[in-house]
Amino acid sequence: MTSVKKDFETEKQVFSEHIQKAGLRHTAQRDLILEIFLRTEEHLSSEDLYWLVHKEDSSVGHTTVYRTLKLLTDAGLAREVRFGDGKTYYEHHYNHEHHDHMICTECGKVVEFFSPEIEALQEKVAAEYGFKLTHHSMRILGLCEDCLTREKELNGAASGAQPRVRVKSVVGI
Amino acid sequence: MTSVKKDFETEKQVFSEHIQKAGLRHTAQRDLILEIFLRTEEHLSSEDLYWLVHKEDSSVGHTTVYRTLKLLTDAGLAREVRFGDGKTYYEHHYNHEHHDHMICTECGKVVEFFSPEIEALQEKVAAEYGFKLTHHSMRILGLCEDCLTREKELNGAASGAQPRVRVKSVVGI
DNA sequence: TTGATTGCAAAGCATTTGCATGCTA
DNA sequence: TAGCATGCAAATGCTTTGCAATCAA
Repeated sequence: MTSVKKDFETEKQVFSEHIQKAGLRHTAQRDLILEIFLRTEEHLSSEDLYWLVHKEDSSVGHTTVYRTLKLLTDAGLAREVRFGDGKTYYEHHYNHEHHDHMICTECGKVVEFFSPEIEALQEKVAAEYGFKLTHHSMRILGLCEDCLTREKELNGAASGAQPRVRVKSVVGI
Repeated sequence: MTSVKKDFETEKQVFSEHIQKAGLRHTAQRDLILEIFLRTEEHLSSEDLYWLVHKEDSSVGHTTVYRTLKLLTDAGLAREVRFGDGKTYYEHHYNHEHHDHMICTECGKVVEFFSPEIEALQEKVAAEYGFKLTHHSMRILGLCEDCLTREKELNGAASGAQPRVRVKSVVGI
């Protein structure tokens, strides 16, 4: 926080504390996985992160990355996210503002957004039904500006791009 | 629409038309599956519907139910929904108002709701980012009134109920 | 008769787990 | 040294597909 260079000292501290509190152990693998996770801003699947880690230490296995991501989630450093392609992704969670996602169904682009008005209305709706809201998940699916433009140019011609998210009448994907 | 008894004539008509337009065929299995789907108000997985169908005709297989649900979705009669337990559920879609879901993470109760204000705000957010909104999915997760009460009574004692939805820091499940 | 439909079995795919070995505290 | 962590391989759970037999049009 005091330097421009991101050394993620705070996050590493949080991780250490979580490990201590839970009676777990520090390992080189966990450190490396955390480091690479923090360095990478995109949404990562366990598989994605595995390959990034693999580049730096090919002895680390899928399972360890998978289990470490769960651990990071427990520690409050990561958050699981799903975009509808059947995989689980992880994003940074510590000191990150709550936000929702807008996903382009054509190119898979993910935009994070936050709307205080929507948040307030969700609380209101929950209260109306006697629910105590603990979490919510909202995704807006559509076409991003670029894909919209491209679609107009092609004007109906089949695009070669493989959509990341298949959407018909699907909700909650 | 003209009688109190629900014979689902309109829905069956829609299905027939879809089948004809697509060059598909009428079968006894499809009729039975549609009939039972329409009769059942709850959210059904392919597996759930299979068992209901099985009770009336044990010769119908999983695959047919699975494929017929896809077909009903294509025909606009059903909509896929996911609640976060890894399964795909289906709900009635024809002549049903768009709605979102509020899910109790303790007992799995699902409440459908609709908020025009939230809908409008979603459009607004999408427009801000240059997105053309095609679908959205919003789920509010929390504790329903009953579970909230029960939790207070037990006051921290472990409840025996198996939560249908495991939620920690999960979004988009 | 033609070609869509069915249902079994098996394949896919991502996630999760059992277990022997390795390593931290 | 005790017991948590690792990584391989295999199991799981749900979804999807190949294929031969069946059936609608």
